[in-house]
Amino acid sequence: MKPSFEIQNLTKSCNELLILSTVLDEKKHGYQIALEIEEKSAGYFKFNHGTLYPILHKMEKEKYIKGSWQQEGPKRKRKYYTITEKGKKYYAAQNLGWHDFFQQFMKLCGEKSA
Amino acid sequence: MKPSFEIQNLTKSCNELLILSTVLDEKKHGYQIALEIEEKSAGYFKFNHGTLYPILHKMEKEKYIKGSWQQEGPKRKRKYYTITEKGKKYYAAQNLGWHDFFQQFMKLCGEKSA
DNA sequence: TTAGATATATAGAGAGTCTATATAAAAATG
DNA sequence: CATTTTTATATAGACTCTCTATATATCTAA
Repeated sequence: MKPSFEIQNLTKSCNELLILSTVLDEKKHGYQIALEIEEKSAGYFKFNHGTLYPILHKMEKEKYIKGSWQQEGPKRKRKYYTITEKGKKYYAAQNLGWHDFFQQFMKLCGEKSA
Repeated sequence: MKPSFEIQNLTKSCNELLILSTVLDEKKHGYQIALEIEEKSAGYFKFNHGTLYPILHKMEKEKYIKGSWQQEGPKRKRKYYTITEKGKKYYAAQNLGWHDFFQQFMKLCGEKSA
C-alpha cells in the first residue's frame, strides 16, 4: 500500500507524531515523553522503552528534534529534547497526511461490519 | 507503541482491511482487488503486486479469506477469494479498533501544527 | 540496606514491506 | 503474423521497523 503522502509506515509515523506532540510546547526527556503519552491517552498508547529510545535517536539524527544532556540539582543527567523547525514542519505535514488518510480509509473501510 | 486492541502494525491492519472490504460482498481475484482499491480511492491506495500476493497468502493461511482457482471460458485461471466467517469478525473488530485509534490519536495529535 | 522507580541505551530476533524478477496467457497493435 | 501491452500470479532478497531482553546507573522509600 503506497499512499501519495509520506506515510509508508503508519506505525512509525504515528509513533513520531505522538512523540513530537509532547515536545511542541516545551522540552522533555525520554522517560517523561513516554509517561505523558501514556497518561494523556489513559494507557491507550504505551511505548516500550526499547522502542522509544531508538526512535528518539533516529529523529534526532534526522533533525526533527534536538537533544541535550542536562542536570538539575543532585538528579542524574537526563537528555532533554526540543522540536526543531524541521520537526515542526514535519509534524504539520504528517498531521495533514493523517487527515487525508483517515478520510480515504473511512471511505473504503468505514462500514462497521459486513 | 502498543494500543490495547490488536493493532501492533497499523500498516498491516490497514492493508488487510482494504483487502477485506473488497470481498465483503462478492468473490474477487487478486488483480481485481488491487484495481478496485486503487480506483475506489482515486489512486490514493496503491498496492505493489509484490506486497499484495504475500498478504493474500497470509490471510488465506489464517483463514480470513478462502481462495479457489477458477477458469471461465477461454480465460487463464484466476484465484478467487471469498471472505470467511472468521474474516468478517476480524473485519468488524479491526474496524472498531480503528475507530478507537482515530479518536485517541486525534486527541493527542489533532492540532494542525505547532 | 534493599527494593522499586527513575532514566537511558543497545543487541538480536522476528515480522512486514518494497524492489526486482520470473512465468504465462490474452488482447491489442502494427 | 509478430510484437508489445495488459492481465495475472508468485517468490527471493534487501531493507526497515518494532519487540523482548538485557545492561547500566541513580534516586527514593521502606
